[in-house]
Amino acid sequence: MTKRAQNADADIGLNDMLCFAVYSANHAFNRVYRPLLNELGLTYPQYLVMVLLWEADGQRVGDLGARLSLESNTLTPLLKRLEALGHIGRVRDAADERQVRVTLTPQGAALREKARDIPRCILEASGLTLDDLVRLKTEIASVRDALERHASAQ
Amino acid sequence: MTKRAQNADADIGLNDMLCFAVYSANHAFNRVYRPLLNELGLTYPQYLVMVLLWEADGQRVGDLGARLSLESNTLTPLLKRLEALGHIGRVRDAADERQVRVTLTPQGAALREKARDIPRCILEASGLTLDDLVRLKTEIASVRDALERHASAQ
DNA sequence: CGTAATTAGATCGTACACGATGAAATCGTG
DNA sequence: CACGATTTCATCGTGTACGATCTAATTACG
Repeated sequence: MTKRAQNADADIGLNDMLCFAVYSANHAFNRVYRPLLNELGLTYPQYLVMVLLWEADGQRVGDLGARLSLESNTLTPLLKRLEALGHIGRVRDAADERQVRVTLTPQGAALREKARDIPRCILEASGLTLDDLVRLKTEIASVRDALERHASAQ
Repeated sequence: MTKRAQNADADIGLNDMLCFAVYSANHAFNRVYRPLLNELGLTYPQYLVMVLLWEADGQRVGDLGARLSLESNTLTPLLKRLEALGHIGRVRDAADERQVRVTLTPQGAALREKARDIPRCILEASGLTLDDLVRLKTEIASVRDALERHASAQ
């Protein structure tokens, strides 16, 4: 508020912007996750894919993309890296050769145990109660859905 | 909750994660901003830098980085692109040659007019009232600050 | 004063993210 | 059955992010 004096008109500043709060919170989450995920040898987007596969194994590239709002241009290289690390396999579906099924290797399934206490670490780092975290998550997801509806309607 | 049945144990899924709500909301903001910023020929991070310079011209690279939580490895190439576009100038400070001052060109200052109604478009797309947006922004910024305190304390 | 430590940016390599495009498989309709 | 449209994934180019390292300028202190 000291610096805003230089700014004679009514435009909003960076700290007034919801998008910047989200952008910088996303960066902050990454910085908290990084040391935890380094233990597993995963990046944050790779971890999200593993979480999805731990939920349900054998999903198609497109299924993963639908959940993450990512397309094959991002997912294909990421999945190839997870495959090179030995965590997943990628096989074309015999019934429809266009589709690629992503499956956990035993190593990828086992990694879940090492990741088990990450959510607790994150909850602790956030300084929130579990109830507040759930409430905030729901609010943010609701705004995200509104933005996505607006974006797909042009 | 239908698919969770496949998942016999108590691990959390993607939709339970606050970090994913933030991650995907950030993507959704980008998708809403993209067509608006295409009109200006800016990317979203470039727009954030311009917002900072419209707040206060002549900041150092490090000042911008402190506000955005970015370092010179990210900012230097980004600023060079803004310079190539003719929106800013980058000059070494005569009093301390280590520092680089970033200043708006007349063209960069004028771009502010074309950006003026972006915040209103975003507010509309979010589906929130201004009061709810401010409240949510404050909550998210508070979590971000808690995460950053946790990250810098290792 | 002189040199070690610190600071500010820049550079490099790796990994997302995404628009645009390509290629192969499948589907739909005549 | 045939052929154009659609679906699915892959590829390419550009632009963030970020750890690690480098260089030059300044500061600190003996």
